[in-house]
Amino acid sequence: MKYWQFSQLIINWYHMYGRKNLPWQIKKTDYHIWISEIMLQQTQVKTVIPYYKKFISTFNTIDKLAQTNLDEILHIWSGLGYYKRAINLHKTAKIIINKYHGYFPNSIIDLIKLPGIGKTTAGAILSLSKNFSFPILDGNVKRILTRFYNLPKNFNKLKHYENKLWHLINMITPIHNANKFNQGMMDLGSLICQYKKPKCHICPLNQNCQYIKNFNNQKTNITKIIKKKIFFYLIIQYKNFVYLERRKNKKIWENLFCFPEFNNIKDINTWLIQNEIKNKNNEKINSIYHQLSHIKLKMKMFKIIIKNKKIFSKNNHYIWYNLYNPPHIGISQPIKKILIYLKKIDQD
DNA sequence: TACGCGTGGTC
DNA sequence: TGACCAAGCGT
Repeated sequence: MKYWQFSQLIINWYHMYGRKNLPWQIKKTDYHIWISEIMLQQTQVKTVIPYYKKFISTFNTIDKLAQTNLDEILHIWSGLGYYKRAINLHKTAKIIINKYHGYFPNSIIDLIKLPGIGKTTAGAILSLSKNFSFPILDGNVKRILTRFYNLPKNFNKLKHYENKLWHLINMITPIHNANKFNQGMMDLGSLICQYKKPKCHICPLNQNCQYIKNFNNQKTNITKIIKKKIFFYLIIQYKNFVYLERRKNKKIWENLFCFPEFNNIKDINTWLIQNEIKNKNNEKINSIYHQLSHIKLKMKMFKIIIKNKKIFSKNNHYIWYNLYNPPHIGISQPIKKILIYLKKIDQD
């Protein structure tokens, strides 16, 4: 099949069955498309929708986003994961305001230089909001191409494989209606050519698609090793407040707020001594578990009630978090779980 | 360049 | 029910 026939089939299909009413398809400005594309990275549409709506209603312009405190952004982002995206969002908003007068550049070279924007997101901004002819190579497109051309996944030369896909999609993407084509590919990938049980019988490409089910099912059974990790959290409560610190120089959840975190009980005791807190009035709390993709987290908690708010001089980035009137800061999902639990036992 | 980054959905 | 995936990017 010729490339133009491929793209025409997709565009025709899009007119009939494509999604046209997603929240970010109402006003397709570069700002709206950008926010949605960043949120949708490695995240499902269904998950994104409520976050997107809240985000846009809070930061209705890029100007407002650029002027906002990072904690406000992380507050809205809390629970969505990959928090670096929110931090890069803030950085890029400032660059767009200061360097580009509030609008995204039309040059893909310039777009890719912006924090958090790679080839795919840049292509999405240019095609979906401006209707320029640029390809997108996201998970949906990769899956369709891999099946259609029956490309073997060569794990040893992953880069080569990626380059091949970029080349193909570059050839297939039409000059006109690239917006409809790109949207159609993503819709087809998620609605028809999905990972499990693709609906080949209603796929517009099924006459020429080389996808064969069970081609030896070479699923290299790579059993992922799930590591187990234990974090010890020190919970210092004063009336309705608990003490949280901003995570700095951490690999995960950087800039979000968290209880003081330790590797063992001994380090907690050392910390308490250093900060002249008497280790009494401590309460036994059940451990809480949290599953990450590659780590099983066990969170052991050590709770201390204090009668006077103290300032722990070592860390400037701290906050007394009111359980009944939470401040606007970023909180990871496991810490959110703990906070909910603390509120519950506080009320009991 | 391969790996780390979060969370929820799906079976 | 644990394994795998979801509109990728930065390092």
